[in-house]
Amino acid sequence: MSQLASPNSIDDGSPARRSDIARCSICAMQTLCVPRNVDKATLGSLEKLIQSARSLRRGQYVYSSDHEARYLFAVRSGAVKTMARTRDGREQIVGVHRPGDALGLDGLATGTYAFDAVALHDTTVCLIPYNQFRQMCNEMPAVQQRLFEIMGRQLVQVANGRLSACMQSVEARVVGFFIELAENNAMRGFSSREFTMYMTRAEVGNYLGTTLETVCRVISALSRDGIIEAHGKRIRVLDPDRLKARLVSHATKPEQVTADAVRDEESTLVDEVCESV
Amino acid sequence: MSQLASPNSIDDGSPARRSDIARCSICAMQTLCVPRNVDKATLGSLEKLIQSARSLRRGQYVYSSDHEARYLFAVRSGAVKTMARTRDGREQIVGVHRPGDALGLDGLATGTYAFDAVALHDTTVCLIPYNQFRQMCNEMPAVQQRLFEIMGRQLVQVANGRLSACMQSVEARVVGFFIELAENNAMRGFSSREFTMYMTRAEVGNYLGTTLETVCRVISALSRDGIIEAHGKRIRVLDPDRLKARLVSHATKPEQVTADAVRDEESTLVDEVCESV
DNA sequence: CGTCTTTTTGAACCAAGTCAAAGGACGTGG
DNA sequence: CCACGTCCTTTGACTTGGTTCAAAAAGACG
Repeated sequence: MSQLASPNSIDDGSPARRSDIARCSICAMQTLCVPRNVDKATLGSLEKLIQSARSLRRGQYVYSSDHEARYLFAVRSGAVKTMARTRDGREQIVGVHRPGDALGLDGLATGTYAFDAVALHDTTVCLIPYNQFRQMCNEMPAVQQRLFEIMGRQLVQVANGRLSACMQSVEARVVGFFIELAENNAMRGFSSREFTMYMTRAEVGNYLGTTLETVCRVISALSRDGIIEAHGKRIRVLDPDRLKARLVSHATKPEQVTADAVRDEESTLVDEVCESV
Repeated sequence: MSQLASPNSIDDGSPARRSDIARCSICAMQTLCVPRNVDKATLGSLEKLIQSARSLRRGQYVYSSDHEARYLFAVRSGAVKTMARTRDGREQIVGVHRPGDALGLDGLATGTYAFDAVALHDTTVCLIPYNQFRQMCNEMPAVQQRLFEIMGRQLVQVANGRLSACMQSVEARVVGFFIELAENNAMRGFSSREFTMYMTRAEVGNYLGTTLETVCRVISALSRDGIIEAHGKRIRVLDPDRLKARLVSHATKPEQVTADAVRDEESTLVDEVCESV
């Protein structure tokens, strides 16, 4: 974290200190970001609301837990991690936010952020004042629907994160992480064969519920087998198929908690109701 | 799962098959559930919308993934687990929903449920048709705000779940699970010293990312030490303090991913913006 | 009362954690 | 431009918590 030269100012060198309005309509992340799928008029209103990008360096906080949640953020470039902190001081990375992702939804419920959000490297974010945005949600169903979408997706994402965190072998988890990153990149129009994970081995380890040494060893093993090539935080995927194959490697016996018999009967409650209504 | 006597009908014996309206105003879970904190008029509209409790037996599906998300549910009694399923057939419990909890938010983003929801034992749920509820959110800011609250809380909850799933020692995870259950119970006005976890050891293991044998051993150890008393799924907490102490037991060295220096400077982006605006 | 499921306990094994130490990368300041 | 300090990464050797396999005991339910 030595990059953190100027500890007390954001010093971004850009004219971003003024509350200049955002230019969503020319932003590269338009199709992924908050204003996705809204008509021109609505986009105009949003642009007036959204304050354009602020810059942060690696390690700087976007917000911290227990602070008043005044803004919803949209990551414009770079990457931001969100982490939960336990009373005993341990911290756990619960999410990684890439360009086009919303950030700060953990503050929507209570008006207070629940997590810490920290830039993983040089990053720009747009700011959306919560109270005005809330009002806009009331007035414009499209915006409300969009927010529902974003929240819902993040909910599913975090839950799936738990799934992979509970995956037994660490190798599978690391591989899953790489695949996720690759797909993420593809979705944003970048290469899925080569990418930078803007995280240290320690951060990856924390995110995946393991140690930095183990992450190292897995990366080494994958490199040795010619599946990937790693230079520091830069990863090149040489053989995507064999990479995917490592996800299921250790013959992970399909664990079953719910009996087959139960699953076979295709009578969910919903089906029942639909018949009877 | 032998309780599942009647595989093809919901057979609840109650007059719930008609779309009778709910009676939120007399429901015990009123202060926790979806209609929390709304004025009388709004409550009336909600009651007209919400279809009252349907009954399910252990193992029955409330909904399954990839099905059209027509309803948001509210758990009225009992308990429901939500689980994600991987392509290779493994399943992972990602959430447990108790009375007053919303269920089915994973369908809000895409219009299709992302998880499976299965009753953990005899359970009743209320049904809220999504499209009408969406509309109500548009018309009534209070309802919209309430939905934001619910989603936000669930988001934070799942993220915290990830945190505990990544906690190193299994003992700490099991203990955390018990404490969570106890607090949950207290919040609902039930005893925090004695409760039933409506899950098998296998389910608890799955939820916590471990095996049923290990869960057994932890429970045995806690019993041996006189901290809890376990009879099947019934748990009595004998010594809450010593139970809590086991959370931090193994001198979990406070792991640090973010440098102190960075955290010390209390200049989050938000602070900066507030000054400059 | 017999069958099926769940729980409990034991013993052996192994994946991953811990400790340690060396090698790289990178920015800073001489 | 080089030397130094700091942080990050890599690898090795050792230890261990937790999984796996197995089998018996205890409930649940018709």
